[in-house]
Amino acid sequence: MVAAEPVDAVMALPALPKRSSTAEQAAETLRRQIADGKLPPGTKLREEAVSAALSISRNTVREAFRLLAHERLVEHALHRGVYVRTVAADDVRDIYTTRRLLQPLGIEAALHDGAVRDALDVRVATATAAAEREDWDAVGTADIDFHRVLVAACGSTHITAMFEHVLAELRLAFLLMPDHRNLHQPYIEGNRRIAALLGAGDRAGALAELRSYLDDAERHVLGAIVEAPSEAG
Amino acid sequence: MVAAEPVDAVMALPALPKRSSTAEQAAETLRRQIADGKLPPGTKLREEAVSAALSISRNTVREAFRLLAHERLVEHALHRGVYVRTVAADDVRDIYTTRRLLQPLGIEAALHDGAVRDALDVRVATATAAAEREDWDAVGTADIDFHRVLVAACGSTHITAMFEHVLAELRLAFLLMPDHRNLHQPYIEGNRRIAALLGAGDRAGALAELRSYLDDAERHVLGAIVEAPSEAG
DNA sequence: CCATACGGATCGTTCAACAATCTCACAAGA
DNA sequence: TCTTGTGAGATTGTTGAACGATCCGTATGG
Repeated sequence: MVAAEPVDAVMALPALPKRSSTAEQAAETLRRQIADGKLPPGTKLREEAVSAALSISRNTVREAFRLLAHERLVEHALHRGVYVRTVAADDVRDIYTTRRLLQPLGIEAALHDGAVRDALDVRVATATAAAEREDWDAVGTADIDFHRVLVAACGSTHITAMFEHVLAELRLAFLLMPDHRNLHQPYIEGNRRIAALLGAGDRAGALAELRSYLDDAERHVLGAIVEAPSEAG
Repeated sequence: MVAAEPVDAVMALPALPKRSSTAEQAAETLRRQIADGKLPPGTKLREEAVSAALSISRNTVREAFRLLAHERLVEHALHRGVYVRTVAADDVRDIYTTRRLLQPLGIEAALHDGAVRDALDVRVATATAAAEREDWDAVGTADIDFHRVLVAACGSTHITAMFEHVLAELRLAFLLMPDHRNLHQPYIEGNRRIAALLGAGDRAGALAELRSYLDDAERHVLGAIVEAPSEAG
């Protein structure tokens, strides 16, 4: 019945041109604009305006909005439009509650997996180098990446995907902070200590250091957010 | 500028009618049909057909599809349509990997929270009563609910929401099993033991029992799924 | 037997229109 | 002054038709 499959040699097409719908491209564009702070939290996205700006139809804009809404990057209010999400203090607390639960699982995994520990070391080195040349964007990326790797070490695609959303939400919170450029700089040292303790096989130490990192960061973000809500009301 | 706020006494409106778009209602309809097995895994959902069946426009159907696709209840293949998702063995393994990581966190929370333990006891009682009268649907609901409550005890909205998706995916897997009616019956006893151990404050025992439950369930589902894939390759 | 070309079916996207709902300013009333 | 309608204008929600793009199965040719 089933003949031996030819197993085409051509496996990795270098760059399959545009394997994504217009709506997905539009969503990606908006996603980037939001991440870059060009569309600050609270901004209203009018269908007509976006439609014109991206030269796509209003229907396609709506599909893009659905995608972003499910990522919780924007909020969709029926008949009232979509707004770039503004994360509140409660949201931040939720984020750190989640991280305090999730990341210890990553610590556990890292203790059993040298490759993960190596990957963490790389992130620390990258962050250090970036700080050296005062590239704060890169510092932030490396800091976040450190924790992304840690959670991914659990080996659960669901948890990894969910954590990605958590980090996206956290990035939104960072946008609200006045000094979000060098926000991460103080935390490089914390990451380095965690990595070192993991290397030494010190579970309790690593967990304690992680806890300290998260508590500090939460305080930091909360402090900056409550004093600068998008608009007093 | 900002006068003392009156703080209206009217806080809890009993039930604001039904604020949901047509697309969301359509999604809900399809969601239910899928959960009930009326749209078995692998079924192709043609836009035109759904549009006609629900008497809504094709554009609105597409919005509904986007919603379901993000819940991973359906798969959207560009230019090829949407299909009711077929979960594979790997997906099932992913689900149980996730549960083995997540649910111990719930055990920990339950040990510190009597209300959670009570809620778990209620689920066990409900499942037992349902089994008594051979209402296997109710047994399944109570079984799943037991674990939902356990995870919700963590107090993380992100984790709770994510686990909801995991359970939805698991329900899809159940649909593929030949005997999914009384599937849960063997596990009532396991839940009862977990609840009892929690009541006794036996952390290690509860964790071991949970682990045993998950390992058994995974074997069970995997065994039933591999022998009945939607269509042989 | 394999490759290619064709045609129908379905999806992706656009457009224009209308209905439903919200927002806001303004007027009426307590 | 504060609250409560009221209406116009703006924006969203939904529809239906249209057309190009893409996929799939079949027929055709080597």
